Amino acid sequence: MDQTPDDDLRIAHSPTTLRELVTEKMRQAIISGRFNGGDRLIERTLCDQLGVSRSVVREAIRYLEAEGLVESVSRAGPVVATLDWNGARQIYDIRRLLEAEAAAACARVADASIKAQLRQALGELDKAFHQEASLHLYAATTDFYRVIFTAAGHLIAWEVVSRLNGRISRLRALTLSSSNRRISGPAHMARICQAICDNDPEAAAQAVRSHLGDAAEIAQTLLKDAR
Amino acid sequence: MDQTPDDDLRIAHSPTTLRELVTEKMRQAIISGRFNGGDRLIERTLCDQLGVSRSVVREAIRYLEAEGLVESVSRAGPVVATLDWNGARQIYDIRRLLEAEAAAACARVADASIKAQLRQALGELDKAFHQEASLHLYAATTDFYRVIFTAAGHLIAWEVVSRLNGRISRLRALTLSSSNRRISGPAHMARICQAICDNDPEAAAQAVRSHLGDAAEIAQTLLKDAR
DNA sequence: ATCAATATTTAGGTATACCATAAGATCGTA
DNA sequence: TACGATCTTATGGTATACCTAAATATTGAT
Repeated sequence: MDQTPDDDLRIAHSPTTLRELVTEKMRQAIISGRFNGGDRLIERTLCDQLGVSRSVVREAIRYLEAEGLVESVSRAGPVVATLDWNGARQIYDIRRLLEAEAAAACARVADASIKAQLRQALGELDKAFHQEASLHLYAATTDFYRVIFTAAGHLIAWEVVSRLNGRISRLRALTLSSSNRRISGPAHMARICQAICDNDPEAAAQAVRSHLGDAAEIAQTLLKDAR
Repeated sequence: MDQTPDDDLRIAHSPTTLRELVTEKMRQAIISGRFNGGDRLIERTLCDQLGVSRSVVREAIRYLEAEGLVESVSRAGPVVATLDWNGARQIYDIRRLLEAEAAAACARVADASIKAQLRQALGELDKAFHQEASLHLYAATTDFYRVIFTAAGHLIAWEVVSRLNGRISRLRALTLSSSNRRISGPAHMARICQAICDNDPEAAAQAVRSHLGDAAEIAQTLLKDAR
């Protein structure tokens, strides 16, 4: 109330800086697989492609480097980070711990409003799955989890999980679509949603664990094929 | 073997870049409390103090921003991140999960060599505690956990925990020294070490949980006092 | 004396210029 | 022909210059 009372009258006035735009663009390029692991990120080339100066590109690279999406080898410049199965397995292990805990916490506090949000997210997810819209599926899955983490109040854990997800994004895109080995992805999610709507923390945690166990297994298979 | 065979003959030739040096220097300044939470980081001032150009400082800030040590508010520039109890609690929760899991995994695989490393780290920790050397204690505690995570093969989890630790560093320094409420810090560590040396995963995990529960409780008290 | 309008300063955002180094190409000699 | 030395170029590291916006101080008028 002590702030400016008419936030919605503000001029559009681009609150996002050019640097943030470029960071996001490069992050998407890496996550979406447009840049492959091991690709060199040549500054001047990126500058030309993006139409910005080196300062902007370099600062974006520094940010992505700290995120683990880019690695800078001394005197050779930055390259897109690669991930072997050992690293991917560790990330799935961490996600299992954090997501199970978040789902349990969410189940403990879930009220009608949260349950509604969750069901809606699940609906989107289902829709994307049947349309075989891979990108939409990815976003919907992310949204589903975002609802869970946010409702649980696990904001920092969500931050951590999002970061890690960026590093296994290509795997994730693959596992999401091919996830019909044991149970399809949405079926897993439905179980999680159901457990939370029943306010059953242990069942929610268990559902998450089994989903991630499946995903990790598929990822392992895919990674071994790819190499 | 396919590399240059005489690494030790190499010219000093500073393999670390100026930017990395500045990043580390600023990180230390924040972690050690020389910069307080909420302090503005004025680029040109930092340039003068560090004797480098703005490019270097800005890239370092971007890196620390991604690490969560610095926050950039739109149109006001970067400030040192602050942490309230809600954030700190979340970080302790995440640490509890990851460290308990790592300790259990370590207990499963610990052989004589790992046990020896752990005991040595514990010795250092004890020494620092009795010398009341706060900085040394901090480093020794970090080393102790590094041994555990490394032995468990949880390298990425260690990365995550280290990041998060940076964000609660001031709290951590305080809890370490004042940790003699229920059991002193080294006593907790000794229990963890013992459980791992007994190859008892569940006891190790439990010891970690009780240590962190204690630490979080102390932190909460301190944070409430400080505000 | 107070309020408002303008000038000044400060700081961040962006672009560019310069330098050093490492890898690759070219040319000369054995 | 093959090896080596030198030159070129591509690339990253570093410094600086310029612009815009916001905050603050200053000055003038009521």
